[in-house]
Amino acid sequence: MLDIQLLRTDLAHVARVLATRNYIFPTTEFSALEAERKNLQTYTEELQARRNAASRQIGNAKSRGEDVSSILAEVASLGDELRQAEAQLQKTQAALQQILLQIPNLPHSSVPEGINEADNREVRRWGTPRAFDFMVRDHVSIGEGLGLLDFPTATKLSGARFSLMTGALARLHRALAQFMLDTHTQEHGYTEAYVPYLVNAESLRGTGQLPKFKEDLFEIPRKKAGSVEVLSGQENYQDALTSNSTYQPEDDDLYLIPTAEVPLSNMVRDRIVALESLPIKLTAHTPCFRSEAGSYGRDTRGMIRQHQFEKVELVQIVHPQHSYEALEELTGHAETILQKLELPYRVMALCTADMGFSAAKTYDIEVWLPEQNAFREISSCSNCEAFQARRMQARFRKEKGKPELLHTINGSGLAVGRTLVAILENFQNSDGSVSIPEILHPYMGGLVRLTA
RNA sequence: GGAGAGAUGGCCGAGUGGUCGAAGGCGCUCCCCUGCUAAGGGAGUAUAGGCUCAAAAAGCUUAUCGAGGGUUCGAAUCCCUCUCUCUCCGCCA
Repeated sequence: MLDIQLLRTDLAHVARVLATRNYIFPTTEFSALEAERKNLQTYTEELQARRNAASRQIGNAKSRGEDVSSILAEVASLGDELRQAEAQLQKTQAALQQILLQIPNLPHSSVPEGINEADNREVRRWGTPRAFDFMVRDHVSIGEGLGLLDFPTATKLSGARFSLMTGALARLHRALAQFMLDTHTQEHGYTEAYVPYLVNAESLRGTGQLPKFKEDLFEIPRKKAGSVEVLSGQENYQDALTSNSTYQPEDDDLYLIPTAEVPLSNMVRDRIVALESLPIKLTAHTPCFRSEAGSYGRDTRGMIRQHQFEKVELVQIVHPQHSYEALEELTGHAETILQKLELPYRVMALCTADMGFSAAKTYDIEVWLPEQNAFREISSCSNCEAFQARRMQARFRKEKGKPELLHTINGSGLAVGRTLVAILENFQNSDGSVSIPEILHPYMGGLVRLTA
């Protein structure tokens, strides 16, 4: 969420900058609503002040045993007027908030301007893709050849975009996650966290997935009040009819996390943290669930794009002055994993049009996949500045003055499934076996090679 | 799932319709006193928003006592709904 003060004072500029993200700011609508809000709020608060003053008078008079009927008559008409004003103000503010929640973050000045992913800028490159003297195969062919990867059965169990691994491949998958976690906790100073995989709507609003990207999430409805079950009981039925509650079932639903960024970042939601506790560096290994709505036909083969995948996430919650250093650092932490695994990659600075909703700046790390003869995204590291913190009301207490919004940085360190894909493809041998990167040997009980 | 208790400021805790953003204590900050890592005295100590203002400062003002709604001139206090926490029983990895 952007600072509404900024929109009030410099709307044209904000609209211009957001246009580079392919976002059309509803300028007219916003201005109209904002003007309305100002009028309504001034008016409403004036009425409230009058009511409060009168009520105080009544209290005083009564305590002195005086007659209050004249004051009562004075405020008699106030009630309806006030109620109406309050309702209208609330409606206007809700509309304004709805707009505000859907505006993407402002790109940082260092972000290259562009119209699509072709305008992303390569920042650096590490490693040299290996030269093969045989026909390289993709991970599906390799995995199935080893008898350790089974998509047909995964499809039988669940459907498209799920995978099933067995034996040493399943173990390698687990080993990767362990290795990543160990590296980040022991060498990079992150605190490991075990987090819920189901989160509420408020958490998703905090990090920016809701309300705009609901269709990308798996939602778990809760069976409860308001449903047919409750209405069947006579007593409850009466209750439901007479209840003044504005209870909304969808607000109560839980969602499967699309990334551990959601629970990790939301740890500081509605909190004012001590200055000394910064930076907060958190990591977690979790499954991630994505509906992949709108990506039909893309990456249908293999385990590149799945409804369920594992990821080791890195999150930093930092002082605003240090967030760009933190972004560089965190990106480096993710790169370390690829370096230790000896996987060639490049780092891309995403252009304005290709960045995610909450990001002010994003580096994508892309790993080399020989069969695709291309670099593919394996990590995405973003500085969200105060965008998420403002939604979450995540602040820190300064030496002096008001609490200030934190900055949040997150990145994958790394996507486990895609790392596994990269290992299968980069470390494949002509006989169909796959060598295991040296750093993983201890995690594999000394196994150095996947064989059929 | 059944029965009961509860949710107040950084923490503890008072407050059952009126001057309460909230007594008191603890903690913290500043000052004073004290020649010694103690004790005492004083002051301060929530958050968000709006308006006036070029801005700052300042002033005025609104909201918030788990959340939402209601009753009332007036709600931390009364009523309704929900959420969460705790205790006992049941079930369960």
